[in-house]
Amino acid sequence: MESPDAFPRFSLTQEAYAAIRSMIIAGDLPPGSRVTVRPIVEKLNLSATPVKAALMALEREGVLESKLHRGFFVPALSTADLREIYEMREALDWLAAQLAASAENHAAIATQLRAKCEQQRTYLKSSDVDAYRRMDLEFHHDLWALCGNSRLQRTGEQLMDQMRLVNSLSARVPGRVEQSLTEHLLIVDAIEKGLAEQAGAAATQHIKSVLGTFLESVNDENAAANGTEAV
Amino acid sequence: MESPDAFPRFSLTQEAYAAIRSMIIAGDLPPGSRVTVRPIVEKLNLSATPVKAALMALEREGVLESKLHRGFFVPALSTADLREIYEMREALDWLAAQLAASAENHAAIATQLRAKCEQQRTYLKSSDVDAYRRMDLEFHHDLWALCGNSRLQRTGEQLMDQMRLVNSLSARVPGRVEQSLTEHLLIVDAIEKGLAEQAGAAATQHIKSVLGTFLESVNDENAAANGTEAV
DNA sequence: GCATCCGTATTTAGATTCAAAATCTAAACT
DNA sequence: AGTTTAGATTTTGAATCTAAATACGGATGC
Repeated sequence: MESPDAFPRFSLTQEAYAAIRSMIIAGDLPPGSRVTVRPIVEKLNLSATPVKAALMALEREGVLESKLHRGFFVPALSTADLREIYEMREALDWLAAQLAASAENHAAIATQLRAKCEQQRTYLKSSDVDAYRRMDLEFHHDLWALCGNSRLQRTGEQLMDQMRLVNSLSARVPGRVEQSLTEHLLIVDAIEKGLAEQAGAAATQHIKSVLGTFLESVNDENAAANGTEAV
Repeated sequence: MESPDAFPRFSLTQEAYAAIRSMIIAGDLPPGSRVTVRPIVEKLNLSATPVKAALMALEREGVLESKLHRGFFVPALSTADLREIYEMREALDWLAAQLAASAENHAAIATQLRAKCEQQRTYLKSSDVDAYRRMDLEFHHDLWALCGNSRLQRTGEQLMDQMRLVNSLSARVPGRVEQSLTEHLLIVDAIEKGLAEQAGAAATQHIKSVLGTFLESVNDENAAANGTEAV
């Protein structure tokens, strides 16, 4: 109709993958809900084959679960899953900060990261919490992209996608944002000076701090609720 | 033929996945070689659909590469890839050792790991280098499985599979094996005592040491060859 | 009134078919 | 003889089709 589909520069599977992934991590599909093929086929004007391939890919990425002969479901993450994800992020940021500090262009990396922190500071002053959160994610995104290890980057993005399944992740804890920005700057300083050990320590400290405040907020919300249920 | 295929307890895709994966990591297919579907279909007595699904899964695992309209290939890892893999293993073992030392059952974990080290010592005395290597891999395998983070375990196994693509990984450096065993025992000691920091430090030291000797051996073998070519 | 059983409908898993893209072969031209 | 190009073959990527398994719903018996 309006799009003549000039050239299939990318495979239809990749197209379906991107569309379905954005639908899931945007929160359109609530956790636990069933993801079936036919509605997606009709919505995206594609055939079933690439859609199914994309669903299988997303299952391997951790943003979908498949049960034999029952289909795909959006996983409901437990607090144990959250703990695992944050632990992995701690290891990844620990390594990424060390690699960035040890790189020959560590000064340039620090400059780019510092720019992200500056944007964070701007949004913080205008109290735009959503934009601040985006910049926070982009900070780690950039750190993974610039540290020079593509496998670390891929793993980090997968964990980020899994984390986005938790819609209550907003983490609008009041005094938390300023502390997060301060911790980011500690990492950047160490990278700028080329101090690998110090950069790694600052990164792990940051993630530990984020996890701690998050678990506190969860405990506050459902104080007497079941401990390992979906959040 | 002789097997009537009693019950499809597992999906045909999983069956094809396991078969193809073992073929690849066993080294039957040399790096750079093309992996086509029809021979696999005939060899495994399956249809094309589950075989292709398995190939796509293996691509996401990192043991296959796919080029649009050109098929799947066994990747030829460069020294840069090896560096990335070892860096990731360093971060993973660092975290796994810390988690194991911090677990409430850290003593039991240490016992199981120490048993693997004892088997290593046995094979070392009988100069069975192949068996020693297997135990070395199983040591890290167990550490990842016992540390209590399933995502860490999955990522570690994927990296292990990628590493197996390098057939020259044998790493039959003479005095290296004793050193490796000593370093393993340092990790186990720290876990047994519940010293997280010390366990993480021992783990990173171990991986750094392994990577160092490996790079030395590579440099020795092809001294004047191109530096970032496949190994 | 409730539980169980059976039939139907939906949905996935797998098989087969179709078409487009790429590689390979070989002939023709320079 | 070397290069280029045209055709044939192979192989992937996608679509359609069939079968199996599960979930749902109503009817029937207790």
